[in-house]
Amino acid sequence: MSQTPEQPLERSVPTSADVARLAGVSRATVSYVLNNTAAVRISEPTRRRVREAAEELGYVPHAAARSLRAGHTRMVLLPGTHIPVGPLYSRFLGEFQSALRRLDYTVVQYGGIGLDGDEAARAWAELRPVAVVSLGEVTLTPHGVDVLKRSGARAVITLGPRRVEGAHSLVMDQREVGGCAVTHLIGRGRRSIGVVMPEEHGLRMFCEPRFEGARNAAACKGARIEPLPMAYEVESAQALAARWRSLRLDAVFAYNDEYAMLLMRALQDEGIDVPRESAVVGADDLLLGRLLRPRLSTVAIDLVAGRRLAELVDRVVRDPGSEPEHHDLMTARPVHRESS
Amino acid sequence: MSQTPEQPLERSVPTSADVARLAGVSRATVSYVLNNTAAVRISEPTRRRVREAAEELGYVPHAAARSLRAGHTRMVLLPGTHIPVGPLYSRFLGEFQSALRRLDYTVVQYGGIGLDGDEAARAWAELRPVAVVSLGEVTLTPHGVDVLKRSGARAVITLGPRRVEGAHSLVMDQREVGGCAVTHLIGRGRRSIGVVMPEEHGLRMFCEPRFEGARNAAACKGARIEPLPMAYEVESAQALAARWRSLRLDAVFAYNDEYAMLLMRALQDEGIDVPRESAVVGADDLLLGRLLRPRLSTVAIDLVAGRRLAELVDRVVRDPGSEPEHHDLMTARPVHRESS
DNA sequence: TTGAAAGCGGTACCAT
DNA sequence: ATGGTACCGCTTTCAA
Repeated sequence: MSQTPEQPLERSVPTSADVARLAGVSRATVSYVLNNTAAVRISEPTRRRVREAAEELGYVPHAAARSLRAGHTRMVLLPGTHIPVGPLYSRFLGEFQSALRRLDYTVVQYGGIGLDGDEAARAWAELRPVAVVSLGEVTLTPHGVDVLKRSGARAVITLGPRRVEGAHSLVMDQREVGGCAVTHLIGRGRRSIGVVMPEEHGLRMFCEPRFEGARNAAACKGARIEPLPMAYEVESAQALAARWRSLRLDAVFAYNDEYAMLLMRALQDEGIDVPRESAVVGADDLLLGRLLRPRLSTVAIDLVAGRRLAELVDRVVRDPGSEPEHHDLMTARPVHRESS
Repeated sequence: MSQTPEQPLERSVPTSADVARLAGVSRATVSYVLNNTAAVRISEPTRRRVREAAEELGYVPHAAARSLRAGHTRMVLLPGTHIPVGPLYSRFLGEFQSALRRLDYTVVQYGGIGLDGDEAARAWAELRPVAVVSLGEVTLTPHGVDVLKRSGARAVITLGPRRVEGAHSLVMDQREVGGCAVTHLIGRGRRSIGVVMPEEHGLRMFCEPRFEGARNAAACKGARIEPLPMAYEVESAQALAARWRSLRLDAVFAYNDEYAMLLMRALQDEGIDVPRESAVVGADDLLLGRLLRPRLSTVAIDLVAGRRLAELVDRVVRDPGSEPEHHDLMTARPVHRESS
């Protein structure tokens, strides 16, 4: 029932010149009116004519042309984060983006999957963002940072396991998580501690530092650490549980709560008493962990508020000369329940 | 220990003109060399000089200038999806994006939070994307679709609960999920069925259609349906469980597996036998549901492959004249375990 | 093989 | 109060 007459397929997109023509004014006037330029007075009748013309043509300004002319953008680039990293991190990211928008930035996620660090940096630089906040999916090198800065980025901020030369680094040290879990277990009298290493590819960035932290903490206190490869599948957990007693472990840090729940169920099915025979600790403090019996001990992770990170971005954009800062983004804290 | 001399803060970004100057050639030549333009022969020594000059200056082309000149982009806009919608949907999204990149599109996520449908469409149109794939966070109106098309978008595709006039709509009908769950419960002999309605704000888009589907299915078969508001918190589930017997329900569809796990635990703690006294069904077929006792019945959701959606985008971009299509994106299928 | 120049769509300075 | 116009960075036709 659509009445729309078939329109010529390549109807060209209206420009400010079209609006000017239709309103019978110059392009300059169109620009003044549509941007409410304060420095210039335009009569009310003219304003109306311009606005009506724009409306009628369905005029939408061309962002690329505008920023080309302006010589800068308000774009904050978030190299795409598509790691499924749990509700905590999602909430943080959401907060961060809203806060940036309130500060009048345009947030754009642009993935760099399949590119190495420096290629990705180049691709990002082509967009001339005013700031780049790299969340660690692609590792930025000092050279990459330099490329971005030379292309006009006033703030380059990395969130990741370690500092990056030249950038403001928000250190999110996953080692703390592993350290925290193992310290807790040792405090509960455990001495032979397994550490689950997820076999899923995308998790390496998280699980390796967690393991390293666990190893370091154990080394301090003379405990034994055993890496335990395991996939997020029932069968994999069962296979691990089946050889559990031969491993002679009295505790396990299971990478996170989901792996912990999976492994704990498999251990129980194998007749292994948790926590008596083996303690289990997860991480992330998921709600679901509290529903298990025994209730799952975990490592709670507190992230800085997204708003604070947005403010840092804004401050650095306004004053790029300020010394790079290196904050801790994250703190870890053991939560003792019943499984340890 | 950084040797970098303090550089002038506003060192201007190198342009192709700078490269040309340094290499002693014209800007045209620079363009030819750096783009490997086939239609023109440039001598090898010249090529080398140009490349070296570009390298030395850290030249990165300006994407906005390029697309302004070209008159079009290869940008596919994904209005930002930051609803934490579970691993299924994340995987689908990841697949989709990689597939688009393989087809040589630039995928950009650009949020429209806090804008209404038409404002958002305008904001997106400013970027002149060649395609927009709206994943339903912001509801596109027919007018919004028109704005996008008039600004040059060759494909406008919506994924959501219903078709949108003028766009290619991939219908992802959450009603199926509710219908599937309730039909399953009725088939198991249940007649008074509660439907959990999450109180979390961002979930309304999903839970309302699921409820509607449940209601319709129940109406067909003469079963009773009761909406049950509940937050994703232990206390909320406990409160609901405490008044459970007064509700006189013999089954509950708990929105998804997470809410189901939460509620099932609360019911059990209240001494209510699952499934004898009340059956419980979730949705999403999470791995964790299989670990509970009784094992959680659920509704498995199959999404179309991301690659297929990417191919649709590409096809529509190449031939925008083709009739809008309206596919089903999703199918739901009951998985009977022990809780129902 | 290379260069000169036009033009993409806006913005803002300088005239009028 | 408005118009003319130069310019942002890049590509591409045409001429040399």
